[in-house]
Amino acid sequence: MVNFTPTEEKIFEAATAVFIEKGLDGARMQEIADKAGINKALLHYYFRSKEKLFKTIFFNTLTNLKPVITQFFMEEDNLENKVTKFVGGYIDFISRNPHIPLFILNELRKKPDFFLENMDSHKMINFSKIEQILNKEINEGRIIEIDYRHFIVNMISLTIFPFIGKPIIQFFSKMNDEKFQQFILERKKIIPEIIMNSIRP
Amino acid sequence: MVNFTPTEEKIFEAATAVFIEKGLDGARMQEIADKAGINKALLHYYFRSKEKLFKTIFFNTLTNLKPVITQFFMEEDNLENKVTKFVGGYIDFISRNPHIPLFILNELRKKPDFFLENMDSHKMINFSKIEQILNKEINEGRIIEIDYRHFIVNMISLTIFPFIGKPIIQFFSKMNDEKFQQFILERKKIIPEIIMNSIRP
DNA sequence: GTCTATAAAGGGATAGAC
DNA sequence: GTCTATCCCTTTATAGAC
Repeated sequence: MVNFTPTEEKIFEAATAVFIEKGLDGARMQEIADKAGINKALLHYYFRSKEKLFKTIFFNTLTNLKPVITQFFMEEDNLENKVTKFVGGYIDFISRNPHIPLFILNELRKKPDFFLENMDSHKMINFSKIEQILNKEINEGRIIEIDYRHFIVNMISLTIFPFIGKPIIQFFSKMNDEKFQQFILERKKIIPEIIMNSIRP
Repeated sequence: MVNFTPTEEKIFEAATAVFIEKGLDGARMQEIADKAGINKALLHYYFRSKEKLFKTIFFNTLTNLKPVITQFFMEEDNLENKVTKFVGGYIDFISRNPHIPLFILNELRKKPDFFLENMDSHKMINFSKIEQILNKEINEGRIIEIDYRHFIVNMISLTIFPFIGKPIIQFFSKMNDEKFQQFILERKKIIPEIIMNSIRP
């Protein structure tokens, strides 16, 4: 993180790991201090309270999710490329940080206001461009009529849910971690096909 | 719950609501007692510890999820009917209990063993039937080659994720609760179409 | 800035009266 | 079976020395 002293940086790294793994309620300041190689008092010296430290971590984590989203919603490209990039980009990112989706969604459910109050949504997502692209394709008869909200939710559902449901999927289909990673990679190809198939006339 | 005295029943109802909303770490015995209209001591009299009370709630909640799953994996029917019933059944159930998926998946991630140790998986799900049905369709050329695991994960992702992502979806697409419910109902029709489309030759 | 020690509050669990 | 009172460990947060 920019503008952080080395100590702040250590705390930040440790807190990120602990909060994402345990959640706000499950995380312990002691564990964060241990992981950062300092003591509890220093946590409060730098970040004042658990709540404030959590906020820093939470919104930074959200920020890390932005690039692939903004690329999808803002960049000029054809529909299939956009979908392929989004799915590939997200699978790569979440593969490296597999606990982030559940962390975000879970904390968000407990405090929905938290989000509204602190997000600058319009700098992140503007539906008008993707809506416009879809409408053009619909009007020129290249795809069927589709509500852009379902289109987006379908794409995100297929991409992210497998990470959230990992323990159940692995349990029932008896995949080890390696097989599961393989399974996830296969989806980079499968999901864009499903999405594009679902709107073909 | 069967075999419960009226007091146990009250505790059970209150604990279910609180644990599902707050999670194991976030739940407070005091809040459960208040909601049940009794005091903390009685909770321990009947359920011994927070951990034991939680286990009761958790596994009962899992049991409630079973019928639609077993119907899908066990019942004799054609593929399209199976998918339609599964999607419809789950959307109905989760609409009535919208916080259950995140509750289950979140607790499961924190303690993956919890599940393995206590689930009688094979009474619940047996993949051989659905695999067999898919293979028959593939061999007779009515659908394309598809890994049954992706087929199942796709169906579940499209059905369940929108509930998990509700706060984000509502935030970005500016739907109120009524509109969101409408959005979810539309998916009963959309999801089976996508799934069946994705395997058409 | 960083530490040790400790205050202060929170929350699960139990004893004992009724 | 149900209550009040209380124990006691855990955890956040601060005071104060260095």
